[in-house]
Amino acid sequence: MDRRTEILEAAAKSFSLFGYKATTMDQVAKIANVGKGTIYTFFANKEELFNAIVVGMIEEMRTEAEAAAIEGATFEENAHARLMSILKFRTTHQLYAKLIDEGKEIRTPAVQEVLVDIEKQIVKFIAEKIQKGINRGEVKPCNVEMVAYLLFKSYMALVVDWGKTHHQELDQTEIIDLLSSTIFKSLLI
Amino acid sequence: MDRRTEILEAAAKSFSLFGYKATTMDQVAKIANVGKGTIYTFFANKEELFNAIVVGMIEEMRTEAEAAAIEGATFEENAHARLMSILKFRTTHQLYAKLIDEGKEIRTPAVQEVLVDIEKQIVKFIAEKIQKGINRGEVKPCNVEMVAYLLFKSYMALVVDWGKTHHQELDQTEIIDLLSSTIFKSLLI
DNA sequence: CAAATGACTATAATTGAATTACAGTCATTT
DNA sequence: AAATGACTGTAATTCAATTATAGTCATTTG
Repeated sequence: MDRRTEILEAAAKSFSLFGYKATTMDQVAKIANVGKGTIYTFFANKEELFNAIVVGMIEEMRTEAEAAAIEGATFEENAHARLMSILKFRTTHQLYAKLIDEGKEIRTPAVQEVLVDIEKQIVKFIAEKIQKGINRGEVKPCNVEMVAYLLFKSYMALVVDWGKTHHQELDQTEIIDLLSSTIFKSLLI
Repeated sequence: MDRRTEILEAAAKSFSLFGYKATTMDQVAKIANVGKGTIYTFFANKEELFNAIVVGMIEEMRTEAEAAAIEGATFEENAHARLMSILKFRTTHQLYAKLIDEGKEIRTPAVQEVLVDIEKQIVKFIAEKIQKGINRGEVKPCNVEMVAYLLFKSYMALVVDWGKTHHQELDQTEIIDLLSSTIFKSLLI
């Protein structure tokens, strides 16, 4: 394995385990078995190394979301499957979970910026799928960006936020029923 | 004016101006022209005084939201008017705005708890209106609590959150159109 | 004598000086 | 030419000393 990859793997491991702030460049160098200076021949600074790791994670998330879709299923079924896959990734993936925690608790600016960017990418991903649906004639023309945003926020609200204040999570079926009869209903042709 | 009211007015003024943490009981006593001990004959501690102020504010917000509704207008029109009134209150009302800021920036626990409670009251208020709509036969029977929650979160997302990341706020008309064709459409009979 | 008061106390928050940790560099080594 | 790690300036952390403040209660007041 080349040095760049060794460094990336070491950084991913450390960021996942300790978060952004608590990861030191010395530690990454040690895990990667390279001198600290070597890291700086590949990445301008800590934040760029971090961004590279996050880009990789977003790709992973995208791949998983794509894999959640089923050939031949309806737009709604696949939209739901992909969104649930993303929300699962959000809490399951060690690095993502760590970053959410660090962003909230320690409020590391670099982490908060990255979290905003990840959400933007997710909404962009959803928007792409809606646009494809429109092109295929499965979805009505609409303000794609806005609908993607509303869809993501609605899933976040019902799947993630509800549990925080209600101490009894919503039933999957109830969520599907509600979103199916509201957003999806008006979205589909 | 009786001492209790003097204290409440002084506290409201101070909390609005400086927030919860930066308001001292000595200051409230001074503004109210009473001895500090007097405050404790009416309120067990700082937090109870604060809660009393917040209860008053919630009543104010409720009154304004009720006033935003128009006799004879449709359920949707009034729901929209009331929700927009609440969101306006959220940023316009000096105390509410201050608390949102303090909850985010200083993360005073008492303030964060109160903010959660206020949101719960708002959702409860919306739920009551939906229930009334059902009783009147204007709204389809549904999981009232869940729909109220989704409605509030959707308004928050499109009216408040969107602007934070997009630096170009959404048009009022676009928001109404989208929510009208999705949540409201499936909600109304 | 019942209500009001503010000096008082115990605890929490803040400050600032001293210490430590760390990102990034660069002269040296491989 | 690429890799390295000792080195440096700056930022973060500690911790002791100081200050601020919530809440009390013995005294005062009307």
